[in-house]
Amino acid sequence: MERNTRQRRAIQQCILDAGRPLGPQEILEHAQGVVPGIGLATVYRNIKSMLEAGEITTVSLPGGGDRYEIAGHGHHHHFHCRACDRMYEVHACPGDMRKLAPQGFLLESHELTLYGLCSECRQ
Amino acid sequence: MERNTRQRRAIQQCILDAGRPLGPQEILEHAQGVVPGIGLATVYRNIKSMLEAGEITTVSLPGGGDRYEIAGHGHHHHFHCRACDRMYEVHACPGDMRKLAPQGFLLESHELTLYGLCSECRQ
DNA sequence: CGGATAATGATATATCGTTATCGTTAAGAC
DNA sequence: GTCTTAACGATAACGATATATCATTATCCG
Repeated sequence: MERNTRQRRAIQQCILDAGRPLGPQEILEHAQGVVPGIGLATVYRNIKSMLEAGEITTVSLPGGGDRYEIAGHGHHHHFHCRACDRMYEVHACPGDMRKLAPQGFLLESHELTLYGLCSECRQ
Repeated sequence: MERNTRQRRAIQQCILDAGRPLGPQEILEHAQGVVPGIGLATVYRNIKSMLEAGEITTVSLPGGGDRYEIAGHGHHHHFHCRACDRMYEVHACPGDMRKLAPQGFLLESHELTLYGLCSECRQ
């Protein structure tokens, strides 16, 4: 039977509140504000079970570890701030990519990552 | 002084001939066809010095290790085949992304990755 | 050619994100 | 409250990639 622990609730709440993809370390730090003694293994364990349950999805950034966000936010892309390393959701898309794929290739999906400075780090 | 070794020439030629980003393991395998005894450490050493010399650039794929391609191919994107794991260059771009970035964010660059099957794997 | 030494190949070591182990804690059924 | 056991926290172990070490090889300058 699955138990509803303080740790699990804290982790779920973190990801919900963030509104952007979080990495395991980010989740740990935020969750420690709610459940001080929480450990990294617990974060990974809960990420794994939440992935299996379909509650969250994986977002992988070129050249780095995976991050996680609430599932069901529809098609969207991401903005990565080079200063604070945070990732933001971008709910816009250039549209149809079929004409970009090389001749004879089958295009199934695409991922767009914007890079720059977020409004906070810009100052 | 920098020496022009058979190994270094083989590695440079590999990346030139490929016309697409190659990973260290791919480079090793191709180079072994030219210089049979070549080792992985030599591949990494030469990648490093070619990066420092600006001859090649790094292409990182979401969720995986880095790949390398000849520098100076201008602005382009990539297509990743999920079957053979190869990466191809895409010399097309949806264009201006400034309107996609969130309000107040500074957009500096962008990366687009297309996913699907290449013409070979499609069959 | 001959010699100085940069570069190599084999392998050990480092790094980093993730998973497994295990004794302890606490959730939830009764 | 009591008991069962899922979940926890700390930490060791892991796998994959990248770098360091060192004896040996081969480049290339004179």
